[in-house]
Amino acid sequence: MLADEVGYDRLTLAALAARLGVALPSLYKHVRGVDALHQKLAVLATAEIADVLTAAAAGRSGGDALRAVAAAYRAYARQHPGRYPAAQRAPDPADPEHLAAGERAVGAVRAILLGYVLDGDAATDAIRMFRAAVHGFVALEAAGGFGLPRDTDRSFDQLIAGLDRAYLSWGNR
Amino acid sequence: MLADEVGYDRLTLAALAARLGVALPSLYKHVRGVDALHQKLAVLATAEIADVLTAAAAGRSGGDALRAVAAAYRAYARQHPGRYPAAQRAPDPADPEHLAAGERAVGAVRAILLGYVLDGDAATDAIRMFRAAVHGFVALEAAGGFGLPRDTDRSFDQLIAGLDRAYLSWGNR
DNA sequence: GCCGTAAAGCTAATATCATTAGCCAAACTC
DNA sequence: GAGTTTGGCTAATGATATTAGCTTTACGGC
Repeated sequence: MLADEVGYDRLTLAALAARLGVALPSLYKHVRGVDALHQKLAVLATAEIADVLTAAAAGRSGGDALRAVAAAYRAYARQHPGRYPAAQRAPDPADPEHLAAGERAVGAVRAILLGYVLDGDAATDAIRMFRAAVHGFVALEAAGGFGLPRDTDRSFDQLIAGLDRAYLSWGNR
Repeated sequence: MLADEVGYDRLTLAALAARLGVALPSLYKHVRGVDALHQKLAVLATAEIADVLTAAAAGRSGGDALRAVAAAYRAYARQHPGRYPAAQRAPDPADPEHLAAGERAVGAVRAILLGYVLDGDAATDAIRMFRAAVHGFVALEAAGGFGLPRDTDRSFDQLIAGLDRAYLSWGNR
């Protein structure tokens, strides 16, 4: 996909028109403008992430599920460097498809937490912790923010191990 | 500052020229272009973050220092919504000032970890964990990614508490 | 006090991108 | 077969970035 090839910030209507072999204004027969394009990409990426997370969780539970879902999330972000940033746009309240995709993605994470006996506010905090940790890691990694030679795969494993410990000790409070 | 008023992505040379009351091309006598402006802003923001983290850590240690530094980081991001994203740009290897600022900011986090008896690869992983968790949280929060009514301050406290637990159990391995 | 230069501004010109308006042909519907 | 929808086009406008080249002003050295 063009977005992944040129990067989210360089995904331009002009580039898209060139790729499709049509004149730039022709695109307006399909999207309302550049913002609508970003919005559509956000919905697509969010839905894909929901799919990927759900598939990774299938047949697993507990720490096993946590590691698999986190790995799947990171893999998606790395394999789709243009789509992934689009998914960070907050769901448009006026777009049911977007809301549903977001809910599905969050639901995949929530399901993992059942294995840690977390619910209510604790579950909300745990979901936010997961999202913050994994998104933050992936974003910093993509931006080249990790300068030291230390293997980032190892660091990611430790990050998820830390989440696992936090969830475990949390459930037993 | 203009960047914080209009947002990082809408920080444009045209807007800056208007703010300064000069014609747009006049800016080229001071910066090489829009990319150089972003770069300068990155250096400024990174240095300011380093200052803020260092100040927050002064006179504290252990979990106390961890909470203070995390709170200071989040406060900076919230108070400077235009500058903060600029700081996510990877340090320019050709810019010693940028490298130094980045090293100072990371050093402030590294100093906290002394209280947890973490060093070597474990310290690197711990720093990455801190950055991922805190950056991820403020990024999602700024993007409006936390839709549920649950108070985000509480969630942030829990996130930092989770980091604290992870570091503690880590030091004792 | 005068001269040369560097600093900092300007206008003009060019290129890219987004957007709107209005026209046209093919395809699809009834 | 007539009418409408679909999807493409050119032309025009406006915002932004960038470069080129001109001008003024302040300042240092003499």
